[in-house]
Amino acid sequence: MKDFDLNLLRVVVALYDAGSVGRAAQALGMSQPAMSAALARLRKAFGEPLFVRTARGMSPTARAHALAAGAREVLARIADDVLSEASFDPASASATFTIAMSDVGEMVFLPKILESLQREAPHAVVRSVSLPPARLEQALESGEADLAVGYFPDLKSSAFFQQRLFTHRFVCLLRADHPIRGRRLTLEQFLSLGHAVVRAEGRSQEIFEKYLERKKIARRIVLLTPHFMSIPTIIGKTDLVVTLPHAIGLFFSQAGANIKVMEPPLPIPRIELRQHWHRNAHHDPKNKWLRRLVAGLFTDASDEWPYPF
DNA sequence: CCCAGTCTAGTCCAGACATT
DNA sequence: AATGTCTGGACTAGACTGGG
Repeated sequence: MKDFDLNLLRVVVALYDAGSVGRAAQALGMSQPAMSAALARLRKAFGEPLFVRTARGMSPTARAHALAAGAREVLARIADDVLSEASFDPASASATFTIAMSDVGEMVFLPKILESLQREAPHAVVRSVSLPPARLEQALESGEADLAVGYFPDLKSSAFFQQRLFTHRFVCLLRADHPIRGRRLTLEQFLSLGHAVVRAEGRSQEIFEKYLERKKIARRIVLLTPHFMSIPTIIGKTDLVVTLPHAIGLFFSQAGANIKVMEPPLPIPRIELRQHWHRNAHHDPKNKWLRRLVAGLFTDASDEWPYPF
């Protein structure tokens, strides 16, 4: 292998197909003597004639039959896998797109991504995964996950690229027939109410908690839960208030629960939602295509969640 | 780093050789 | 005799190598 000129594989295939040194030379764009010399090198390398002269041209020996078949396979593989410009055709690809999202992220992103993907890449499968930060880095690096979409403050190493999509705000939820009325809670009302606090996976809730800490605002916490699911029932049946990302608030209020959405009394920082990918995937056509799709779906301008206030 | 020498593979050309 | 293959010679270009 060390001394074998792999270009001679092309010579074998050309000779095999052409059945003539002259025509094989023509096919490869070289002179007939050069092809003859290449054949001589092949003969020396393999220690046998490979092609013998017959009435119908240069006839391959048994060894040459096997060699040509193997060489053809290798050359095709090189042409397809190594030299071809990588491309991604969404219309025909039966790819799996693995996207890391929190459960809130799923509510915000997944419906639009799925709708768009079904149109653009009808054979694609979407896999939503939820991973702890260390595992997520690893998954993005290995290609196990294509993209992380949402709030991922831990993905800040230089190995990752990120693109801001849009910002998301917090809202307060109370039961629909709560005595407190209006579109915005006052700070007094906010502080007088009992609070439900969701410490779910995903970290966007931290933004709100840290803001309160920084402002030294102490709430009266009545309930701590790791789940969003029970929130509509709890809020609908008690006088408690909960503060959570707008998308969930809107979903609960529209899902027929006894819930109303109010504006918080404080300028809570917004959640910066981004897409993150590993630099390994930066030039990957499939990944590029997905990123372009996501970036096109979620911009400040296209963030059309109707705010109720 | 530059330069000269070497090696390899290509060119063209001419001619020998094998097969039909 | 015609056709195609093979080989050798002269030459060139490019890559590589070793020495100053």
